[in-house]
Amino acid sequence: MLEPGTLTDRICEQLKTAIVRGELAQGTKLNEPALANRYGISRGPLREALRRLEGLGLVVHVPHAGARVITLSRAEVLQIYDVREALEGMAARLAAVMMTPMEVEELRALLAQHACRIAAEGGRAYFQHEGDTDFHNRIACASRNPGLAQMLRGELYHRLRMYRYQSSQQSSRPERALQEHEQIVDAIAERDGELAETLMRRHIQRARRAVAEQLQSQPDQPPNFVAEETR
Amino acid sequence: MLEPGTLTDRICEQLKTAIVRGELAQGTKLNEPALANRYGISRGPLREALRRLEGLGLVVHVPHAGARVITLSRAEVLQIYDVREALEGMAARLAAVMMTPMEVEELRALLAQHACRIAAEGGRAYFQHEGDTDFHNRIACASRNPGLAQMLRGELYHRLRMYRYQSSQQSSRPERALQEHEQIVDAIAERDGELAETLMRRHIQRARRAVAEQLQSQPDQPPNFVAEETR
DNA sequence: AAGGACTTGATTGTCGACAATTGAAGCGTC
DNA sequence: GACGCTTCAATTGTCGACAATCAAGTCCTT
Repeated sequence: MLEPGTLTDRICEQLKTAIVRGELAQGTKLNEPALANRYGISRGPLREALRRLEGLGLVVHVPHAGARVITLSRAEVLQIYDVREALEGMAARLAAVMMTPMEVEELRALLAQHACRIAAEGGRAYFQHEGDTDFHNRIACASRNPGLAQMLRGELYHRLRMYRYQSSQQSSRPERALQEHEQIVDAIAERDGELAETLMRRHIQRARRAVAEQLQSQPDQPPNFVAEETR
Repeated sequence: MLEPGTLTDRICEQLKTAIVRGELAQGTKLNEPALANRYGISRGPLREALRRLEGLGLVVHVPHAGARVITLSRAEVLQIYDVREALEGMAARLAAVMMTPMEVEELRALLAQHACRIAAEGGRAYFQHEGDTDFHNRIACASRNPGLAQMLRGELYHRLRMYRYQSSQQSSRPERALQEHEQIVDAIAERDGELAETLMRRHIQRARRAVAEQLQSQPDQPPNFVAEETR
């Protein structure tokens, strides 16, 4: 395994995927010597990686008590959607003004690709989610607001991905979502920022509602549940 | 100087205020040995503090090249307002639903206090800014969405404070702002989330416009200007 | 036997030194 | 005189060890 970049970067990435995938379960105490040993590095880079993950909101850190993987309660998952609604709505509005014609075309091509996949394989969850994040990511970038894009791709994205992965939430309604995506692109193509924002917000509101319904039927861990065990 | 908390915390705080105040000018290269020496600590805690500041968006870090204080271009300052508009609008909408009657009363009391100060001293910039952030902060907390509140109080707040401090931007229009604040509280008191969001967004749009006008008349540093010197 | 203070173990926080990479100064060559 | 290469200093990245803090278990006291 060759090393691209510094140790802190690699460990951060590995821990990130481990947390998202649930290999490091929610609430897990992150023991520094144990983790450093496990990944074959020293505690220095590990601590810096943990600090970075703390900034991403994937880990909480209490002085003299160590770091723990966050625990996403039902309420917190829904709260993420509220923030997304606000930020992605604004992103769509800005994108309607800033996006180049070529980017609009590329976005249309992307959606056409999604349509093929959905038709072919009935919208398998994996492709659907990847495609969905791809779509939203492009709009975030097209807003030409790096801070906004970074918030969506950083804090929000990883936490949401963590929930999706672990609840194996399959995006019901892929056709519906695709249709909403197309409407959003249409609004952007017509440079109607107001409409693009409205459509995007409704799009995320519907997704939030779908998640809320699924959460309704699932048991929830206690509000501030903390798990033990490191490996 | 007794120590509340860990070294990393203290250094992080000191660096934060130094950056906001411009004592560490924008684009300054942050030399680790020099800084550690200056604050009388080792490089370990310093590096962790830098990583935390990186998460707050006050510092950029390039591998093998060190960390630098960010440089806020005009465009970036305005972009912060766009993000604020989206997030604080959502915060106001949520606050309208979640805020307790007592909190509404406290908010009203706060605004009454502001009114007195403005009448008495003509709205001195310092008090005005402190009061303004206090108002917005309370609404962020009242949204009962910790992630949302943290974004506003973290990344956005510090960067904006940095600009305000260094441009010695005096909030023109304190009376107008106060009036807008009162309208927002009224909407919240009537539990009209829709209206509260609209008013908050307009409020921030106006602030953004005022900043844009002031920026128009000021010279701007080159887009990716980088300054040397550490102390 | 129950409660509390003490001790002990483990974990985090901090430090100084070594290794690796970068950027620039100095030299030689064309 | 200008360009490219080599060498060197400085800075960042990494490591292992020591000190401080916290939590749990034990022992003593009442």
